[in-house]
Amino acid sequence: MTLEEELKNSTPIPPQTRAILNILFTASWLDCLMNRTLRDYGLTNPQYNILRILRGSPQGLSVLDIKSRMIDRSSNVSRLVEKLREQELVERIISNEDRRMVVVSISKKGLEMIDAIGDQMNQDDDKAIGNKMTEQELLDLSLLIDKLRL
Amino acid sequence: MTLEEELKNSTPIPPQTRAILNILFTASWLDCLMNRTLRDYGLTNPQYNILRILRGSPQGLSVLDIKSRMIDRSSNVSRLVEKLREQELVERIISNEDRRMVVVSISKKGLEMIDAIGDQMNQDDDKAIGNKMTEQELLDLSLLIDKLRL
DNA sequence: CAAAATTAAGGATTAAAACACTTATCTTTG
DNA sequence: CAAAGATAAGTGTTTTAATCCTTAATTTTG
Repeated sequence: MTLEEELKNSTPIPPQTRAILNILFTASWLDCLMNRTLRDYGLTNPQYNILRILRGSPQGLSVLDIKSRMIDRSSNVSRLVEKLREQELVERIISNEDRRMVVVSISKKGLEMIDAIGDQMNQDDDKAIGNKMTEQELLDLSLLIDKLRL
Repeated sequence: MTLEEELKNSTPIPPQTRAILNILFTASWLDCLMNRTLRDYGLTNPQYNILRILRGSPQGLSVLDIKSRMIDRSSNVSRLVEKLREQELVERIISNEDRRMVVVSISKKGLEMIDAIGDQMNQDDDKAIGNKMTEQELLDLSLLIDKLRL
């Protein structure tokens, strides 16, 4: 944890800047933790993100829909989807109604993988933060972040 | 804001997973906002991060020191520093005590630039979150995130 | 209905990150 | 003190991301 050191060295930081830095630091830290798990499954974080999104919409989503829901609005969803398709984790079907559109949906294999990853992540999360915070604190945290962003 | 949509579609999410997703989403959103400002100054986010770190230690820091304080522990600090040096925003001095070591320090030009950017960022922050949260809420938020990470 | 505008997806090119490896210097120890 | 090991920085190579552009299909409108 080096945020503290930096904060010590810097000029005084207004509360909102401090909150922002803290979020950025923590996100990077979490990202790193997740990557460690994802590596075992041969997935990158954005690829996992897409699988998670697709699990939430088993009927499938267009590329634009996926993009709009991604954590990082990566502009190469097409390429990421192609990578997932190569591993047979998703399926691509050209829409009948609008032939420009591609409907991407998660495969059985993809579902199994993401469930396995999800279990592991939950365990990791528990190990990393489980006993540090109460459920109520976690909810409070989410509410405060919502307030920041919305 | 699309986190909400995704949350609607997904299976029920435990509070800690929800907090984590929220942090990741929000960090990405902030990153995007910052990039918009940084682009005007010809800096990337990691480059700005380094300048901010160096401002906090005007006596200079070694490359490893910089790396250890960065938000994203980028492995190519050398290259980022070189980019900053090309723009004359930092100076590189080989240490006398240990000639393996390079002491990087922010230049006058770099200081001026980062102060200008900082002002702009503060304004941006105010616009983006200023009236949404009280100072106390921002502090609470920081404390809760600290609790998560430490 | 045809031309213009819009939209969806994918591709090309450039920039940056990840990862392992190299070089130079310093420290340890036999 | 010389060889072996450790450490700081930097380099090379392969992936990955960002930005802009192209193609194909659809919708709008004159």
